[in-house]
Amino acid sequence: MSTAKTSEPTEVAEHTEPATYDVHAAQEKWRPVWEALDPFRALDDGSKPRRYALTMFPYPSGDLHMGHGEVLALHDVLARYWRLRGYDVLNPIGWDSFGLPAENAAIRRDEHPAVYTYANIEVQAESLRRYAVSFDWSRRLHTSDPDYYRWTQWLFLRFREKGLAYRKGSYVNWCPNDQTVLANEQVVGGVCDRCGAVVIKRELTQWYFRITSYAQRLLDDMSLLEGCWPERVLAMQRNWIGRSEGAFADFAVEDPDGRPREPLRVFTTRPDTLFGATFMVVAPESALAAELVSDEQRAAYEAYLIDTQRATEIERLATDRPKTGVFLGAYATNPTTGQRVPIWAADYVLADYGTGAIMAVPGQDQRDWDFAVAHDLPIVRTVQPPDEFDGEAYAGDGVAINSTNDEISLDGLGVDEAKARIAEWLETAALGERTVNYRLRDWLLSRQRYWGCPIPIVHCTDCGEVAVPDDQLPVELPYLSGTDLIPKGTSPLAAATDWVQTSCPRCGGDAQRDTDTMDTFVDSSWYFLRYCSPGYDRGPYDPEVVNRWMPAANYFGGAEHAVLHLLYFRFFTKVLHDLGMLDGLEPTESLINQGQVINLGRAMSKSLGNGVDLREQIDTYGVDAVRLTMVFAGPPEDDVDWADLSPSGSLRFLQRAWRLARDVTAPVDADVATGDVGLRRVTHRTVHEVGQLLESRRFNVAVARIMELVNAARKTIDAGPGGSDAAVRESAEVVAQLLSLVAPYTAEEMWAALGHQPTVATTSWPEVDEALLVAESVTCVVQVQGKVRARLDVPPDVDTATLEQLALADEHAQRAIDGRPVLRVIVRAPSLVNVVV
RNA sequence: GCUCCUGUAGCCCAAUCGGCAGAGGCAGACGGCUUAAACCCGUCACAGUGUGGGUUCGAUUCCCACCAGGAGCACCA
Repeated sequence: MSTAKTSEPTEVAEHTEPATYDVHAAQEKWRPVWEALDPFRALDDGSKPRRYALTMFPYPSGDLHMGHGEVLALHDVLARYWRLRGYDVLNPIGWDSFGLPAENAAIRRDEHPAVYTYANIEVQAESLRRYAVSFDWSRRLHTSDPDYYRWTQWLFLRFREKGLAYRKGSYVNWCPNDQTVLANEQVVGGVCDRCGAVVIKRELTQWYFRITSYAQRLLDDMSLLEGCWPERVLAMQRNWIGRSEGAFADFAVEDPDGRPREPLRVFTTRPDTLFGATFMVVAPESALAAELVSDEQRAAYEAYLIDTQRATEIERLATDRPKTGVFLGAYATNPTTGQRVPIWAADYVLADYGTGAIMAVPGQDQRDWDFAVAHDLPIVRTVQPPDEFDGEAYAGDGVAINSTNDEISLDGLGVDEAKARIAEWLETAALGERTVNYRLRDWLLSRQRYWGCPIPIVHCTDCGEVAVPDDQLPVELPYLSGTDLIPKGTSPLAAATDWVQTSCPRCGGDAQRDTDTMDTFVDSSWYFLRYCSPGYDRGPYDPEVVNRWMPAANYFGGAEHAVLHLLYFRFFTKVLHDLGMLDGLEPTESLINQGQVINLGRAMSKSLGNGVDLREQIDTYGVDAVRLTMVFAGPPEDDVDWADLSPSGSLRFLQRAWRLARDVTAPVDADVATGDVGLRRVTHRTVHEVGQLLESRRFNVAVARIMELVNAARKTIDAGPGGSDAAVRESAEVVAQLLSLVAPYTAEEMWAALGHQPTVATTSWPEVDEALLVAESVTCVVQVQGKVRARLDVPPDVDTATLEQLALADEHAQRAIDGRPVLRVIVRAPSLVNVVV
């Protein structure tokens, strides 16, 4: 055995083996091996601690792109790392396969949306397998499968039973291009998030989820995510939910003909300025406006309403546009001053925030100031601005003025005190109350499109809205294709008359099915739960199994979902918790938003012609080199510019690593203790550090450490013993294992070259010999006045006093001290001494 | 306009508790291998950390102001 250790193999190797391996052949070679071994299936048998690695599932539009390449590479490093660390890893994959692009493609190509959808899914699935993401394919799901959307419908019905899904008429966002309504979250800067068309408002009856009743909990439970989710996402959600504390105040109102009617309730965050409310404004499209308007003003109001509705969201959003409005001919009474104040309608007041009406306090609110100036309304300051203040409305802190009546005086109080005092007064006088308002609106979930989950409701002439009984789910989509799907402003489902006409589940009479489908964000709000027990048929998931895996240990995905999917799936999680179907309160422990892949400084786009194709990159450099490039590019949350990167450099490194394994001649059972200690130290330190780096998700630095190890091993080979040193074998094995997280094909090639059976992916994390982590000696820097003057080689455990003596005795240090008295010596053993003179 | 993040070598990025500014890579120069080139191997150079101040024995790191770039929000009463 000992004779086999010596030189004979190296010479043979040089002449017969190529200096590189064929990356593409390796891809062909290992895929079937892995598929046969099936090493990535989650066991869920309790033999190991469980860990759930979740990544946002793809939408099947065409093949995977560079963005997928990045997030999947990063995500897979974590999943594979946990597996080596001995966890039972759940790493599932599926498709978010309902949605508009498939429907639009179906119209273009005159076919059924499923054709496009499932063809793309197959293309992507093939690419994912080639990309060697360690998914458990046995759990694959598609949200457009009846087996899946049956349970989306089932969940909708449970929400409805709890009063969390309901229908109401309201002014809603309408995309004229996609011919469907949109949720608030899907309107960005006044345009459709998906197609960029300018959104308009229409009054329609639609389905909503009552997410607003979870506003406070969505806010409060962020404390559980603090430090584990990116601060940016939490900030955006906090901002979106938009909690504001204030009070309702009731203003007595008389009809145009002088009769008293129900008071006008407003929400304000500044109840302390109530004395300064000199007029009121209601949203023009609110029912309130139509009720209050006098006969003389009706024509003017109606003209204004039409103008408002014609205005697009973009125009309404422009901050500097003049404040328009119309007097309604009605008056309210300021409860503090008893003054009669006019009521106006103006489009700077929103119908769906607060009560749709405000008290206007021009002295302290710039918008009201602008309006007052434009329409010649009185302005009264109720907070004293500072002397140097030269603005118009004053919104800052200061003492109250002009705020006294027979019952109460706020004068002289600061804003906070005044707020508390007036709120008390409002409450005792039954004129209002303290309250909290949220910017968050209910989630509009119905869509007038075909390729989505049908809403399982039947409308009966006698019974009204009736839920489809659970045992009749799923309500499957009728077969429609091509021109049937052309948007007509109503749901395409309405045209499927045979499907629409049904009998009422309650009374058996004639009834019509609801013809809207659900927003696809509903589908994606619970898919991560379905993964846990994919075949389960007694509910959307098996709660017992789900509670074993949830919450997901990490969630990878793009930041563009910060207030969409990431808010919705938190909402679902909380509702399911309240339904007793889920233990946890939050869906994932940690979240990483990967950056975008850009090229030449800009987002890739067809019009700029700077697109990079993932498949082409893989064809050129191989899967491993592309994955490595993505992981090594920088911190995961940073944008990566493909033009700054070098997939060819990555490939070069992988070949170098592979050559290391090829050059190993020490036998599998060589006694590693006999190996080069210097290299062994590097090897063990690398394992230790890479472990720490991966725990803190610093993937790029971890790769750099692996590169260092390869360099160190190469140096050892070149320096003396060649590949026969047992330490070289040890380092090559460690490289193969660490590299298996990033470059699975290369790692497998190395593992085989080292004489091992596949697969390296299921080995266990190399054990670190603590003794080898301690350096033989360390360099101690000796500073004088903070400047480095000398370096000393000292034992790592040197004590403070000894080190101080050594440092002061050093001739370079003495020269720098130059005879001056030593005032202070700071010693940080073993690495630094600073002498202060 | 408001909020948040980021500024380190020609470029991408390290420096974990305030302690030697450089781990890794790209691009580059030189040398070796080669008939030659590519590949491969080796060696080398390049910044004092956006700017100005402060705290400290010591600041890339902490604090303040400013500049630049990026992201988010923007009539929410």
